[in-house]
Amino acid sequence: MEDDVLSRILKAAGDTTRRQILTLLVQEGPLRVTGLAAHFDMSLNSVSKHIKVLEEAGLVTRRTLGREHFIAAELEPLKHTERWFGQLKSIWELRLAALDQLLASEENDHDRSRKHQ
Amino acid sequence: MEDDVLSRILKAAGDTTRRQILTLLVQEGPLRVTGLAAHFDMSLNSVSKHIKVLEEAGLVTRRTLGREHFIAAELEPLKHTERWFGQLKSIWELRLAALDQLLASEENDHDRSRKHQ
DNA sequence: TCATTAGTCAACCATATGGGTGAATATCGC
DNA sequence: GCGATATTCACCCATATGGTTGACTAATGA
Repeated sequence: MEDDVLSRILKAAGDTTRRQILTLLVQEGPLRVTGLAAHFDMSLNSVSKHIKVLEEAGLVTRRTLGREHFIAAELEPLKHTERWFGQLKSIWELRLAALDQLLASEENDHDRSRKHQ
Repeated sequence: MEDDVLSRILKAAGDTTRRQILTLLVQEGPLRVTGLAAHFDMSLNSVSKHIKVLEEAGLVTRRTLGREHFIAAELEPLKHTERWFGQLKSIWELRLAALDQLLASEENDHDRSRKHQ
C-alpha cells in the first residue's frame, strides 16, 4: 500500500539521530558512512543501521565506489508527507465550509420563523 | 528540546491506525472514543491508547463531558514537520547555489587559463 | 603479499510499541 | 440506589527498535 510507504518515511524521520544525518547530508553533500559516524557519539555500526533505515524509506541513496559508500540525502519522499498533510487540511476546510453553510441556512430558518412570529 | 517535540509528532503520525483516526476526526469533526473505535477492527482499549499517543503529540485534544470524552483533531503541530522540511530544503538550495557559484568561478579560471595558453 | 581500512552481518540486550484481557472509576438514567 | 455505559488503568505478550560487540568480506596500498 501507499500507506505503508508513508509510514516508513514518517518512522524514519521520527528519530533525532536520523534527522541529524539528513541535515548533515543536506548541508555538506554526500558523505561516507565513516564521515557521518564521526559526527555522532555512537558506534559506526549503529550509524550504519540508521542509514539503512533511511535508505529503506528512500530518504537517502547510496553510491558504492570500491569499499567506500557515499550516502546522499533524497528529499523527494518527504513530499509524500506534505501531500498527506495537504489532504488532511483540505478535508478539514471542506468540513468547515459545510458547517458554515449549515449555520447560514439555520440563520435563514431563524429569520423566516421570526417573520412568521 | 524542540527536537523532542518533532520526534513525538512524527512518531505519532508514523502509525497507520493513528493517521486513520486523524482523518476520521478531520472529516467528521469531534468524536467520542467509542465512536472512533467503531471504525476499527480492534479493541476499544487499543484505540484509547492510540488516542493517548496522538494527544501527547498534540495532534488531538480532548473535551470531557461527563463520562464522554470528545476527541478533536489538532492540525497545528503538523506545521512543525513542515517547517523542518522547509529548513532542510532551504539548506539544500543554499548549498546548491554555493556549488553553482563554485562551478562558475572555476569556469572563469578555465577561460583565463585558455587565454594564457 | 599482507596488514589496514570501510563497511556490513549476526547475535545479543534493554526498552518501546502495538495488541490483548480484566478490573477499576465515573457518570447516566431508571 | 443501582445496573448499565464510557473510559481508563494495570498487566501480559510478542515483536520492533536502538544500541552494543565481534566476526566477516572486500578493497586499498605499501
